[in-house]
Amino acid sequence: MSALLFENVRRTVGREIPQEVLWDFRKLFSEKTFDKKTLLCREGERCRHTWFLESGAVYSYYVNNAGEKTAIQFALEGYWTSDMFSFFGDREALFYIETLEPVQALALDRQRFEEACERFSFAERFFRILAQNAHVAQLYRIATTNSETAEHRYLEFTRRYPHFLARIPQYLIASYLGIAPQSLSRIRQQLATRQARS
Amino acid sequence: MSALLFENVRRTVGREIPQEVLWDFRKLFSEKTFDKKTLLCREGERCRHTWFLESGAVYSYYVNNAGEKTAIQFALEGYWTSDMFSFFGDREALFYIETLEPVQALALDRQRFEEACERFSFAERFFRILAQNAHVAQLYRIATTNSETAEHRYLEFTRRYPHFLARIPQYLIASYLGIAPQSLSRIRQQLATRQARS
DNA sequence: CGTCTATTTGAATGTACTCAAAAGCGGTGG
DNA sequence: CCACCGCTTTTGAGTACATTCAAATAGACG
Repeated sequence: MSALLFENVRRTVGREIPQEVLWDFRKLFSEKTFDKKTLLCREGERCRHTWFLESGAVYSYYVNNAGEKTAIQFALEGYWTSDMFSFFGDREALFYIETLEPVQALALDRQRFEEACERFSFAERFFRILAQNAHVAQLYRIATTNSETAEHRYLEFTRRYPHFLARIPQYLIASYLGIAPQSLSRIRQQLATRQARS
Repeated sequence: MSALLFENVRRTVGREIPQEVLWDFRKLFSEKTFDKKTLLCREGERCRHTWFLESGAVYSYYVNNAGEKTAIQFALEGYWTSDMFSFFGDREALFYIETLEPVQALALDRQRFEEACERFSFAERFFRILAQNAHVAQLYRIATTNSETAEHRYLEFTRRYPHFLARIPQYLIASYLGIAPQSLSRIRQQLATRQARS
């Protein structure tokens, strides 16, 4: 049941943690389930939890002044999700987080988060590395969004996140890549015909 | 001399650290100076340090297949800079880092970084919070890049980073915002005439 | 089977780009 | 101190690419 979390910790921290310690760590989380199309977090409200997904899929999105949604990131089982701006800064959330499938998650509130960092030496390190990895991924995304073509970015996306393709609707992937859904459809069409000819 | 670093730590960690502990922490760094237009880090090579800037300015950029540069982030005194992908992952750097002004910096290599995290309980927390803050800032940047107009993004940039405007060339700011330098020039022109009329 | 949502396709529009050149600015050396 | 040179910013004109609007097709779900 918690094997996914334990594996996540082990791989991230890079060393073995005694099973009983992991269980004590695990006890700080509470189990939650969410239906499809449920909001875990709303822009403007406090986001009081960080979630570790045990199953299902969610995505977070930003809504601009004109009311248009932009997909920010996706998460499947084994991923973490939250509005970190709100969770860590105790401020109003910037993003919405919505389930794309029914979700089973382990929820950690801010108090338990701090408790985890104090009680377990591996926890602070674990969350530091998570944040670092996430930051690096975002930097790379910014670099490619601003300098590579939409086609290049789509191919890169399919290469890096093949498991997303099957479970994330295409119009959200288009939004994530910063293009209109029609444009992604046309890019895919071009790729398909080019593929067929060669 | 190290007051900037100490203040940075204090404010980030959110509590006082004894002065002698801060000095022991400080001893892990080595002082470096760099001329203007010096590369601290090259794409494809290992980036073996994280730098804390005591004075001067640097920017990091990405170079795509076509050889075009894209500005990724800027750093002034009081900021940290590195290619985190390379530094933490021990892989080839994705970005270049170049000085825009002569720089005085405190350099921390990977070994000392790990040592700092082991010896000082505040260090792991410090670097976790740094990474989190950086991550949140990038997420917001992605959100606005993909959904707000270039004008909106420029105004937001001037609001959030007024101290950058005086010291970062305009064509780099344009690159950072994901637009051509000519486009930024035109946006500024429009804003100026609109300002004058009202 | 029918409804709702997602994807594809078409045509017209427009925004931001590229290419090109001029003007502005700063630093260096005579 | 001024003249020159290189780099940055501005301005102009034409172009191209992604977008928008619109509608048809395809798929999912009750």
